[in-house]
Amino acid sequence: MPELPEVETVRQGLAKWVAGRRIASVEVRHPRAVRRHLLGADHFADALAGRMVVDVCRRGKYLWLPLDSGDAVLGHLGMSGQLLMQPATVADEAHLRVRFTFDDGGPQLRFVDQRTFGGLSYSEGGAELPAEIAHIARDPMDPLFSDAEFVAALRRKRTEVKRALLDQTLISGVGNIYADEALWRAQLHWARATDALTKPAVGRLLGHVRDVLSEALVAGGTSFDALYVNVNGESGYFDRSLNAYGREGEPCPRCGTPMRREPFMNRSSFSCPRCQPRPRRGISPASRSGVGRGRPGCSSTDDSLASEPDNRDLTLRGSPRWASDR
DNA sequence: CCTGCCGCCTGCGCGC
DNA sequence: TGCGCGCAGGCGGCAG
Repeated sequence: MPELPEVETVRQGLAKWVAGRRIASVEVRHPRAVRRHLLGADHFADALAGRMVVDVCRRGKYLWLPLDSGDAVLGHLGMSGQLLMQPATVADEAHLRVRFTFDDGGPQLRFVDQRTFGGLSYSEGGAELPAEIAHIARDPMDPLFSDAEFVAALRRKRTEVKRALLDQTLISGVGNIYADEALWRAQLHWARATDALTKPAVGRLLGHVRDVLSEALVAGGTSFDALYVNVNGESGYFDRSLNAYGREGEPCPRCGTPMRREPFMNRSSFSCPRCQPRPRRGISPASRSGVGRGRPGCSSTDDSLASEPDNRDLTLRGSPRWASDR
């Protein structure tokens, strides 16, 4: 399940391998992989042939490849998507969906996706920020992310706190795993009402979200200079550092109480019954407040994690804000 | 306008 | 041994 750390790891690896290369041809092996592209697979392939990839950018869990035409290839990994660099001599993967070849004859870019929840599309004029994802909020690592705005927006919501963390229009990049981890660190139950949380409590939660994401990013980045850019979230290096997710019945690392698993949105939420007590009251019924306005923005992460030829220790390069922030 | 639920997919592991 | 079923889950669409 690629969330921000996994997608960012892929972005860094990809940028190093495809930026500045010209696409020779694109082969769509499975139409569902480009279902978001309404003009069809043929148009998708034709529009990309001859274009040069300028960079690789990310917004939340979306990636896009700005092209020299001012357009972009927009992609989402879904749950099982991978973007792999492979020499042409390597046999096709079982779930290869789209293949990009380059005019330099170097490694191919392959979109591989078992469950096909992910996909690619062609975004006209989307080099700066594809219109399709303009509604996605910035992520908490983004220098332009506003803590105060997030705190206010979350507290305006009439919902459960975990739903808010997963709401990509409020804060992007957080999925089920890191939401549970941040809530565990903040000692908040997932069903806590957003409008009943104090500003300091939301601020602390945000700090934990940031910590968890940055720690996982460091762990996921350990091998990103390999040719094979693995994106399968399940095989991440951060697994052993999880305190809550997937640990039903195991002792809470903080107090030793067996962790519980509860149904949540047709999936699961993991928490500690003692550290994260269930809220007494649920979501307040009705009462309306002001509107929230999303505003447009530019590309989020093309600078702070610039990839360099040899950067195993990405934690220290360019001293990203979150490395020293707490 | 806002919230919450559904459906999309496929592989894996479990129970019978 | 084989089969069916539950589960994993991000996100767009839509109902209420």
